[in-house]
Order: sequence, then structure tokens, then C-alpha cells
Amino acid sequence: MNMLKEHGRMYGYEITQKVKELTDGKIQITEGALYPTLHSLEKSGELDVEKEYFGKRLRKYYKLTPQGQTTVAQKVDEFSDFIVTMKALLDLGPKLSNG
Amino acid sequence: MNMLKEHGRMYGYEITQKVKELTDGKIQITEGALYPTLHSLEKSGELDVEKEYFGKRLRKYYKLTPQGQTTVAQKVDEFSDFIVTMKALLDLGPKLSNG
DNA sequence: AAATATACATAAGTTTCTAATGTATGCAAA
DNA sequence: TTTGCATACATTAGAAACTTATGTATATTT
Repeated sequence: MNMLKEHGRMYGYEITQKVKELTDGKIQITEGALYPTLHSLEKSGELDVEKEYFGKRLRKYYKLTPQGQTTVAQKVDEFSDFIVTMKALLDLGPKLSNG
Repeated sequence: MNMLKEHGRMYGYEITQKVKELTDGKIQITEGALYPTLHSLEKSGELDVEKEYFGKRLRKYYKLTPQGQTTVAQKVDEFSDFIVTMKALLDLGPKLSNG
């Protein structure tokens, strides 16, 4: 969801490629993980979808709803907290102080 | 496993309490998650166990084997890398630079 | 022409977690 | 004194979330 926050609207395949690019291939989002998640987020009102054809190929562009924007902000905050907690728990201060 | 690296030998229940304490209750390790993991790590040679009685209550003290120490160092490094990657991906630099 | 990339989707199987349940001892409060 | 909470182990059913494989179809590169 953070991808959509940063890049506006994106379609599924685009998300997999962008994440791969931004993480130097370290994180690969598989279709089996992504598509069901997108469908689920759409169903729960976090995402809106717009179907468009690029040539003859269908693209489903997803964007955050207002509710989705709130959720992303929340999730990112939770993840930040988690990192802080884990840094303390694993004593990662030295290694990550400027990583 | 990092708990054992920091604190020498520990028994299961002690690990749950220590993690809870160090994370201000934010991370709760449940027994259903912990005990099978400890058994599995023992079986695969990462941990050694020593059974002792504290009064009439059994405690199973676990400690890292040499192999286990290598593995912990590796896993912690991997997790550090993951955090760095996620910070870049989620643009968490500002929020966590001194968090 | 064949292989690779783009673009969607689902399904089987695995892993891994939570929640629930079980056994038993130790201790403190009602 | 007995009731409840903490200590200490363990297993299991069910849920969640993932990977791998498979399927359909178009576009591009070799």
C-alpha cells in the first residue's frame, strides 16, 4: 500500500517491478501473494480500481481511498515502532545507527 | 535465538518474560510458537538443552551450540539488511533517524 | 519461430502463527 | 483453606499468509 501512497496509482505488475527495482531485487512480490491481497483490499474499501486497456492488454490501476490513506499511515507507523522495538531487543543500535 | 546469545542460557518461560519485559509488552512470544521452535532448533543442532529441577518444577535450559552462534549472527545480519531495505522502500529515513 | 516479458488470475501445498487446551507445582490473598 | 494467579512444560486445531505451480493471453525481442 505504501507504493500507492508514493506513486499515486499503479497496476499489479508495475508494483512487483517497482519493489524489485527499489530493493535491488532483494524483495520479490510474487503474483500469488499480490493479487489476492489487492482484491481483498479493494473489497474492504482501502483501494479503488480502474480498468484500462494498454493496447489489448488489461491493466487494473489501483489507488488508495481516503480510508486507505489513513490505514497506510497507521501501518507505516506500526512498522516504525516495530523496528525501534526490534533494534532495542536485538541491540542493533551500533550496526544501524546510520544504515 | 538472539536472547540466548545475549543472556547465555535460558529456559522457555524465561525467554517469554524477558522479551515481554525488554519490549514493554509489545512483543509476546506465545508458548505455541516458542516450544515447537525450541524443539526444532535443538533437533537441528542449533541449541543444546540441560534439564534441571527448580524445586519440583522442571526447567529446560537452552544454550547456543557453536553452529547456533554462527546462525544467530547470520540471521541478525539478514534482519539488519532487511531493515535497511525497508527503510529505503518505505522512506522511513526521517522518522527513524533518531528513533 | 521461440523465448522472454507483460498482465491478469487461481489453487494446492507449506509454513508458521494464535488460541485453546492440558498437566502440574508454588505462592499469595481472600 | 481454597481460590486464583504465576510458573513451567507441552500439544493441537484452526487461521493466516506465503511460495510454487499452473493457466490464459498479448507484446516484444532474439
